[in-house]
Amino acid sequence: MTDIDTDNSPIPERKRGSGVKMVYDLLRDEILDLVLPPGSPIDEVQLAERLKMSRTPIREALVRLAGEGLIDTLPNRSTMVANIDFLNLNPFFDALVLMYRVTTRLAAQNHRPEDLAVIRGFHEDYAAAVKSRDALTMIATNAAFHAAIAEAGRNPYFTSLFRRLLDEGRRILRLYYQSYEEQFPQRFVDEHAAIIAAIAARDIEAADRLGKAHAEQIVEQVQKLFARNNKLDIAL
Amino acid sequence: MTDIDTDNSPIPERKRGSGVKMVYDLLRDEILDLVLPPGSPIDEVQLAERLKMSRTPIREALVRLAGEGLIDTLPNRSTMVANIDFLNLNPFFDALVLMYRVTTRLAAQNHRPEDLAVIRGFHEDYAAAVKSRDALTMIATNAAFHAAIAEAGRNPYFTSLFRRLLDEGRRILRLYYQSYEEQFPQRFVDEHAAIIAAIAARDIEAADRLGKAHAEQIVEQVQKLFARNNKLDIAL
DNA sequence: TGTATTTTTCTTGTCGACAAATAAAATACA
DNA sequence: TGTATTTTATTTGTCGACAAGAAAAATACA
Repeated sequence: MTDIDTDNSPIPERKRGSGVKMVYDLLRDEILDLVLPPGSPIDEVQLAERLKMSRTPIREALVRLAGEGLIDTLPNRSTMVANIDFLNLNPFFDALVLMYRVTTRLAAQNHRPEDLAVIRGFHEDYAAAVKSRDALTMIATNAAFHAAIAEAGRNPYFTSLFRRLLDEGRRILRLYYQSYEEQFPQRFVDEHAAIIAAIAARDIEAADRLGKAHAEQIVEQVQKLFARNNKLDIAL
Repeated sequence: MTDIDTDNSPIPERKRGSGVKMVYDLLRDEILDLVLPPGSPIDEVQLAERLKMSRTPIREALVRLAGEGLIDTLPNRSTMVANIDFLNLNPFFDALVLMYRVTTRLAAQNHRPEDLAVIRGFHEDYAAAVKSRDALTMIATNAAFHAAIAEAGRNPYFTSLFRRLLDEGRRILRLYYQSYEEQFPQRFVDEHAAIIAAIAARDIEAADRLGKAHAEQIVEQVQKLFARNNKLDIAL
């Protein structure tokens, strides 16, 4: 309602065809970083004004986000950021652990030399984020690291499911990492290094084992954070 | 080009909001039944005329289909039915076998009584289709049967990936089942019955084993059909 | 005849407008 | 004051139109 941003539009013109992708990327980032928390209403008209474009490309971006489960659309009514079913994260954890295993295993089996460079790049980004205690970057680069491993596994079906799970993981982690956590990150840096080594050595069984262990570590940590937070919630 | 269907439109009016779903369902069916074979161009304007609606809801349906990998969209150019990578079906088979196992196992673990009724319903539909040697219905009900099992497993992440794989499977099977196959179907009816029994008994290990065996049977059959067909292709 | 350049045709991406569906507000009634 | 009904306002789903890009056709030139 307050008429801010009267004249600070650094995007006077846009290339044809870039509209949907721009909206999609923007909303996706804002959703995954919890700038738009679960349940937030999404107003097409407001977005159209903010981005200075018509509702058509915005709607198409919303359809895409809905297809990926990031937003929910009630027919003829509002559309809002998808909620997270905190009461039962088991299906999420089950799928996550399995995909960690499968993708790491396939990466050991099918990766090409150039894949390793990409993976190592994200590994270093993650390590840097841990060092500088930047939670948001940590979460994002961790997801990128594992997505890169999945790509190296060369199974698009697994990759796309895993990407979706990693996205959801970003939201969940973000929720519990407003402030940084002490021992969580460094251990993961080491585990990542071990996973890379197993993949590079094409040791499929080791990759599988490490992937599984890593996944279970993460799940355990999240559940721990969760239990603690639930107590806080009850305390309120 | 031939101007058929000049006046046989039994859909003079449509409910508001049903547009996209109608187009989505129609195109999805036509794609999965190979009425629109891989590579077919999809013309928005033509569709708009055929369905007597504007291009907007059609485009939104296309965005959704693209998200599920059923169509490919080249920016500023044509959009067409997604191709099938026949040269390397291994990623597909890998994902399919794993999802067969996982969903069957989870169904044994998590199903509720009402789920069994649904599953048995599709089982009977499939058996009936086999008896009447109706290939198209056979393929569709087989997919519905396994999708129902996945639903009973209650893991939406696995379910949605499996649905996508079953869809792709429908296209592949359809390609090689123009005419019916002799021994293929009946064996599968029996295997389906065994799977149902394992699920009903909540025998998780048996469900896993049967699901895996069933999946590998299917993969083997498809590969056999494939090898034979490749010879025919070469012979041409 | 074959290649390069311009013109035309076609398709897509985006826009502004309008009407249906719903929610919110206002009013009537008990 | 509390509930039911009408009125208003908001938001969504759909439409027809138009211009940007790309493909196809036509033309120029060697």
